[in-house]
Amino acid sequence: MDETYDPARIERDAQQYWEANNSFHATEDPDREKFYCLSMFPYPSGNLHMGHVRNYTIGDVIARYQRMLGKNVMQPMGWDAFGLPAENAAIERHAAPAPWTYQNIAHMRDQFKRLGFAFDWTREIATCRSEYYRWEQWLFTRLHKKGLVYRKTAVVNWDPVDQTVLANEQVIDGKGWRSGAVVEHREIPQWFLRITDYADELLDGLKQLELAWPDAVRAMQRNWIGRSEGVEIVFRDIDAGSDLKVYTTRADTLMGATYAAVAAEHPIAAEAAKTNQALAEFITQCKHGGMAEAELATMEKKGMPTGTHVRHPLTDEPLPVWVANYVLMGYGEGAVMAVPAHDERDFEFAHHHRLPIRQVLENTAVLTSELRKQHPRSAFETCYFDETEWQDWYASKSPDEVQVVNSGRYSGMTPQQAVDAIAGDLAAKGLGSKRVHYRLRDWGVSRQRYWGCPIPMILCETCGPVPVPEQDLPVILPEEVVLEGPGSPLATLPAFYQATCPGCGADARRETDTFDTFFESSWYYARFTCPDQDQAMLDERAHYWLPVDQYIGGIEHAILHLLYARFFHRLMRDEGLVQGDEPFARLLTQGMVLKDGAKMSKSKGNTVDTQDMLDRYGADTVRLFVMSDAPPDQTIEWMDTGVEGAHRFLKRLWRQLFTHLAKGDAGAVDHAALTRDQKTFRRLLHETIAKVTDDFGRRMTMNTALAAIRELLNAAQRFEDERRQGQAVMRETLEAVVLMLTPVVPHFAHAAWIALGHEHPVIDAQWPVVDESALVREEIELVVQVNGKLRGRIAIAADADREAIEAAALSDAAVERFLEQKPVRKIIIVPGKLVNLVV
RNA sequence: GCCGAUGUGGUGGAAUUGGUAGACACGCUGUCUUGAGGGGGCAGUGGCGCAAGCCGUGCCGGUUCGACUCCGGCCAUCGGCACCA
Repeated sequence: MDETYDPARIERDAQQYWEANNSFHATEDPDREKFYCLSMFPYPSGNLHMGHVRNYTIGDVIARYQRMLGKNVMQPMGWDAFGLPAENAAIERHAAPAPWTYQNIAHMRDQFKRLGFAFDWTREIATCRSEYYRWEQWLFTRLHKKGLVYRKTAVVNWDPVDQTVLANEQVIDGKGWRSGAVVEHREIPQWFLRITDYADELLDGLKQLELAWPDAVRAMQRNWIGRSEGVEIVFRDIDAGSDLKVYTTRADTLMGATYAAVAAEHPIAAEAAKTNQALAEFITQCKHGGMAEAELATMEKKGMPTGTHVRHPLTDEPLPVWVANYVLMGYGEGAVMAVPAHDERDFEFAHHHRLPIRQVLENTAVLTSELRKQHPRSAFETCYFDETEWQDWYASKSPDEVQVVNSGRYSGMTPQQAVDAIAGDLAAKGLGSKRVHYRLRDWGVSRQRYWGCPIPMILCETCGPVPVPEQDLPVILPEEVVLEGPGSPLATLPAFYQATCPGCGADARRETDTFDTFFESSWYYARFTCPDQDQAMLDERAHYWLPVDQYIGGIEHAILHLLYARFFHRLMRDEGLVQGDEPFARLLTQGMVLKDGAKMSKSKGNTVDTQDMLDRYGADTVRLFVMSDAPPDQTIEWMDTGVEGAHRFLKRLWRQLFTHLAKGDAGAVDHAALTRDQKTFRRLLHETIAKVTDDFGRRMTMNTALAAIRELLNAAQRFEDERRQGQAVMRETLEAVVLMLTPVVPHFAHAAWIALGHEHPVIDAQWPVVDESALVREEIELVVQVNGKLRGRIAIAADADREAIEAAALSDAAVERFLEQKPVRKIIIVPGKLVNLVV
């Protein structure tokens, strides 16, 4: 063993050994417990940044730990290779995206290897290869047959910079998630997947992920799916237009409806606008107004009457229909019944346009004291409500006993009773029924981009859209193209778009749109189980490996990727390709890596160059630092001094090992011959093994595991015992420390294990086992409290009975001073921990 | 507005089931080693106090022998959703 720690050489040697021995190649073995550990695969942008390093280190630590427990561990890696940056880079260089992507993959693969991750590279996948994407094309055509795919012209989110359609999930604050450009609304024919058919199942499935997935992620998905139970109500037309359908979750307030409002895009609005110039202008204005969603929410409530009326379904009273900018076409029926007394938005609108306000619930009127300040009393004088009602309204204080009022036969009911009664009455009249609504929309998967998987459809003038037949798959994306500007070159490439209709044989046009790249990342985890299968999407190996036992990735994928993958898993399940409902049994969302309090980014100039760190300190130091600082799911601050500290620790440990080994061979521990001090130290060792095991396995708090190891080593440095048994215990300790550090600093451990004289590599070693007998104490220390405050400590036999403990506590000199002869009222003993004397 | 987190020394954080608050590190101070730089060793490091001791986990209250931990009510920060009827 060298005297000084030389990470460059140590790491090269270890990596060469792993490579030469295929150490991480996993094969199915039904006799062993499997463990599929997966970190979210990266987009091959060109370089690994510190966020990547942290993500993959966490995954690698878990994978290596599980392997040491004896499990059959599979940890694959691949590339989410389609996507816009490749196109943008290609436009800049007047070259094709494919070679740029393959170069980046090669470079990043080298960086991964340099970091020593235990990936099974024989399973490597790049989603831009037809061997991969052909199977999603195949699945798409199967889904088309089942009616789970459809094409429709829809108002879409159009990103004017990236020249493509975005899914709702990809629009953030009215801007494109990647380009940041303000999104426009356009009408374009597009392909959709019926994710809404699975809305209930995706929602219910979240329950079984409790404890296994972070609360935050489950809550975000729940909100995104946005299930609501309500009633669909028909308001009959009076003025020879058409009936108005609305959706409401508050049917109990139906008797308080004083007008109806429709979205600007609603057919009734369009019809009325034909004969109303002012209304037509208002509608145009609404459609082109500031489209940022955040602005919409705070925008002034504007509206105009359509001049038409509908009939209240229970009272037949005529209600005016307004066009209002606060009604969304995309939710429910694009129309609402307005109950100004019990809905803030309706109230604001009614107040502004002097529409009637009618209270029908006691104690829950929206007019809180806060709103009352904003709307002085005079504002209501034109409204339908009298002095008494108004006073009752304001006087009501307790919101827990709500009942329906001013509502005929429904008065006196609770809101829930009223919902049921009103829904029943409406159903009897054929004017309404209970209905469940979702916020979730069907997934639009068409992208007008080149660097993606071609959508395997042919558009025929007579037959309509026809799927490409199975024997003609895959539809291969031509890789040798030159991109001159935004927009897809496929649409101007006859060799690609010219096709024959599989139905009638006529000339037809191939679909030139490509899939949203979330399509590829929705099922890659399954393909990793059998990446070489060229006859089917998946085979029986998927049944062995799935589900993924531990998935690790960024919280930014809480909704998009993780929801799509859960959806795809069910689609594949229903095709008989996989078993089980959920793809990822356990999820860990790792926190960001910050520098100077902000997320690292090139624009802020606060990035840390991964390559530079690896060259200066080595992979083990970087890995150790990112695992030491905080629990994996918390954000960490990159500190140069912290990295120095991690490096110093490894150097010190190396020296400790060297010094110990220089003393020569240490024999085995002879338990009977241990002195009291040796036993005490050895107990600390086994307590540490127990804690580290729990931290790595159950708690996943590697930071506290590493702290415990450091504590043990600090104690080991103080434990200077040159006797034979002292050296034996020291040897046992250092071996256990090396084993426990193996998942985090595998190269260091590899070299240290050889130096400790082992023939077999540490990668195949077993995780250290706690020697229960070492944990036994003859004497323990108890804390003595007086009235809950720490006053002293007593040493006492571990098996001492209650009386002995009480006597010892009462007679302790430090404690006695605080008793001051006052009578002890009560003595509480927490076994093994403390004694509390209450005076 | 709704949902989900989080709040502890100068800093990152620890305290797992209600039982010794501040583990482990970073930084800082003193000191030793070295020709110097660097590196390393040792000691100290929540606040106030000479000390005994007192105070101390965002704020206010409660439960308890005992509260960072549980309950009620606030405040602040971060993240997500947001005119969802």
